[in-house]
Amino acid sequence: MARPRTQLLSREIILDAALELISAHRDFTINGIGRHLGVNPSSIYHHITGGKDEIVDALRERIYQDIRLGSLRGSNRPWQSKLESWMRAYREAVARYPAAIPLLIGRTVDDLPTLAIYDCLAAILAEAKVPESRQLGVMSMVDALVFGSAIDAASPDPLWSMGADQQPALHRAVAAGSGSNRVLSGLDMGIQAAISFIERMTEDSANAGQGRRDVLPDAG
Amino acid sequence: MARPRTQLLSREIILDAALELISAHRDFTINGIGRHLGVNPSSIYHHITGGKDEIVDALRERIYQDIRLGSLRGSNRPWQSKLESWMRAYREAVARYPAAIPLLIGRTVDDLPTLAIYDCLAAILAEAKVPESRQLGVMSMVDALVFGSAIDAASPDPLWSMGADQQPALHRAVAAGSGSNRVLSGLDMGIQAAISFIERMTEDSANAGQGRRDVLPDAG
DNA sequence: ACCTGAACACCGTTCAAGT
DNA sequence: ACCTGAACACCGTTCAAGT
Repeated sequence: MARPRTQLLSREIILDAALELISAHRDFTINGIGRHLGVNPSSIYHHITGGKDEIVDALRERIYQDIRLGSLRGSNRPWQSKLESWMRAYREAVARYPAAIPLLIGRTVDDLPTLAIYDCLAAILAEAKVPESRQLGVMSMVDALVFGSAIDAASPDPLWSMGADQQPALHRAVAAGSGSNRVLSGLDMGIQAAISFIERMTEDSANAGQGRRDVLPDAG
Repeated sequence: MARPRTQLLSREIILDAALELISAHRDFTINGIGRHLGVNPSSIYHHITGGKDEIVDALRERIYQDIRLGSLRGSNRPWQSKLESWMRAYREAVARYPAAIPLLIGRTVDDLPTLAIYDCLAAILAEAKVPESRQLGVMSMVDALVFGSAIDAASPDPLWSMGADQQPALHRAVAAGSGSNRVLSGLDMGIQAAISFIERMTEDSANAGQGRRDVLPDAG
């Protein structure tokens, strides 16, 4: 029986299976997808011509598609509120499949859903009157906060495995903070820090601003 | 000739080879190490009993060992300067082998060099008079900034591949910011944002501070 | 003690079949 | 058009050798 009457596979079915395997085992394989779907691994190549790379790209597109920006685009909320929503939505989408994070990084972004997300961020920064020459840097900072926080969410708890009293300062911090969620409050603080930083930056450039160096001190 | 007169392998030689392969091909394999060293892959297991996992752990230890904290521990510089040095040193060490980042995340930290790094960060925050209950959150934020920035440094340039005028805001930001380095200025801004945030937090808790909610607004 | 070589179960991918 | 099955080069790992 080389060809069943009802179709066993489709691009959608394959991607669903890949996400299931990632959720369950923090990784996926072509052979694993085949096993999971009761199908010969080679069959998958009739639906995904680009092999595993194409699956990874499609997964990123899927994960990022969950980020709904419609409410941000036309809204007349202050930019601070928009930026917070952007960061939380992005963080939530990435953290939903934390095991996929290593698959997402280090690749050029060329799919429309992802580009739209960053275009939205750039628009928010423009609305906040961040100088165009600084927008890329601020985007990098915001992106780092969101992605780093998602990685933190994907990390084991406890993150540090300490012996008795070798690391006193760290030990105290862990003991005092173990009640609340380290990851969530880290994101909360990151959001507030980013907003305050942008406010301060735009205040500076609004006042006078050629000789002043409040915002960026010397390195080192 | 099953045993050469001069030793071909050692834990050190194996780890060096792994780092070389990571630098060259963004990844490493046991077999690849064997080929690189002109040795049978199975020989490696006489030096690394824990297999590939142990190699990954040892690599993280090595990468983090490059972070020199001696100058921070006893220094009497202000905490702002220490925090900046901490973040830059950490970022630099991680970004030196960007391809190893996926190998570093998602594992519990239990080696002394890495624990010492985070203990140092906790000590800096304590010196800055960050309340103990908040230190873990601030550490999470700082860690996210550093790691996210390192990931950004490992990402391709350009990070976004856009068609003509589909993403106007993003396109303008890229055009205006392409002169400077997006990653570096992102880290610079992140450092400044973190410092300002901590300053504001400690000012708040120094003043009065039970009913006020300046620092953490409501979510969403 | 240190390395080889064969062996095993796995992986991604291709390609000639079968219906 | 859709799936199977054999095949290939690779991977991590084990284990019985050899010196």
